[in-house]
Amino acid sequence: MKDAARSKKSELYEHLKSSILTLSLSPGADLDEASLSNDFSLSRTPLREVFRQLAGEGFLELRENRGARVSGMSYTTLRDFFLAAPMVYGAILQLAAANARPDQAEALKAAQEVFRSALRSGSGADRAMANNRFHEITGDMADNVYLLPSFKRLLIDHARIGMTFYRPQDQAMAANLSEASTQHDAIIAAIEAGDEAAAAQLATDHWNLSRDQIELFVTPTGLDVPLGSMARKTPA
Amino acid sequence: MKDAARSKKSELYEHLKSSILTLSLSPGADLDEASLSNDFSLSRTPLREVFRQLAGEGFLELRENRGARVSGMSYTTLRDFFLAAPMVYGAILQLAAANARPDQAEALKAAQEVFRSALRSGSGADRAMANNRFHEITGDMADNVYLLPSFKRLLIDHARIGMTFYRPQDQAMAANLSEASTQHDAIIAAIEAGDEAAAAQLATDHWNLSRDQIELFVTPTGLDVPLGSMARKTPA
DNA sequence: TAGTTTTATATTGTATTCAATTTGTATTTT
DNA sequence: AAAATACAAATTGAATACAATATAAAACTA
Repeated sequence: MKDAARSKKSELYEHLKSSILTLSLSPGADLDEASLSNDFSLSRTPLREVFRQLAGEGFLELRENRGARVSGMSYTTLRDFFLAAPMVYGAILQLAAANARPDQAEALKAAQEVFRSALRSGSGADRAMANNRFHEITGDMADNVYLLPSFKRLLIDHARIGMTFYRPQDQAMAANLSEASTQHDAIIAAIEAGDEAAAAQLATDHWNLSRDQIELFVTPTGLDVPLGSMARKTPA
Repeated sequence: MKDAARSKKSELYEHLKSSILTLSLSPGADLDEASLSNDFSLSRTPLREVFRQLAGEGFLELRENRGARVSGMSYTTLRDFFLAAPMVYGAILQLAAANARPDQAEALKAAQEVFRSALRSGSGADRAMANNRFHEITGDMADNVYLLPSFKRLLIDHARIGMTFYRPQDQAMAANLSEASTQHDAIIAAIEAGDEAAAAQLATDHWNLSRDQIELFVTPTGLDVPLGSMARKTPA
């Protein structure tokens, strides 16, 4: 009866976490204690503890007497994100290059394999989760309690932004993702070589690529229909 | 009955927070649910929720089936701290200078007044809490959800480090604190002027001052007793 | 009919009870 | 006497029951 109960709680935790990261639960969505309690056959007491934890990590927002909701994303979010991400991520990768242990490097390579296969045959959610896992490991490598909280908070919205600004059909975006995968490989190399400067530079490149992806989404190539062409279907 | 209950919870929260920041609860100390539940006449359920929240913010560490304890501080802590602090705090102050609203600037001035009077007539704990409050406000000003988690985590150990490495009797340390207060004034000025560069520079200066304080503590001026002097108490 | 007040329902917060895990102590065994 | 086991006490985790708050719906007033 011990593993069952423990796993019920961590199952709920993992379920909520991945649902939020993959936008299966949208930003701002309300969570219902009663129904979740039912679905996971878990009483409300431990359920609320999971809520508190997720709130502490930035997944949820708790409002007094008014239930939990998924952390929101507004426009200012994007700006704040790209303001903070290069700095924090640069620091994390630099520290990762300085401190990574061999077993962690192996874990990172394994995560990159999963990411690569998600690129080939996985869903958007698979890709987002695999990418998230990759970066989580770099956070473990950096091993700095003061930087990790912000880094983890960034990773949440990194996943959500990636899910939001992506059209699988788009050729340019596919190329963009492939480039991201290449950067992952370079990150692994820099970490294994202990090359801090290279790692920090790759961090900047990686976030710039994310920014480019958003641009591809926001400013699509215009439709190829000349002005006024609808009126004179058969040209004179 | 509503405010009473709500305040009981936030009372507990504030009590634990300040106890931890002022080292009234030492790093690594175990917390007893039962006795706290008694002291605050609050049942264990809401008490444990407070624990979870404090754990999420970095004050406590929760261990499965083994109770909560105050977040530990090891020697690697100091290194990690001074590695992360200048960067994060620099960013926070820069953003504070860019975004601060007038009412927030007023709040900051008020906090600085409290700090100043704590320097004159307050206990070490008073001083630490007032300094903490000052910096918390700069975090509010910066208003970036991605940086705040790390910043708040830094503030916890900023307070604890300050409490640890300080001898009130020491002249040099008193001068050091007075300098810190002067820097606070400069920070206020930079924020009100919207001078981002100056704010960022002040952040670096401020943390360097903290580092100097630790040096004063760790490397005290040697005792003024010549070798062998104890033997010949009355000089020839 | 629009707006306000009242009442009912649903949801959240807390207390209590019960179950499971850990830890310390005593007993047994070698 | 040292180690191992078994037992007992204490502590933590989860479920149920109860209380308070918020939301909605209905009734009422102007």
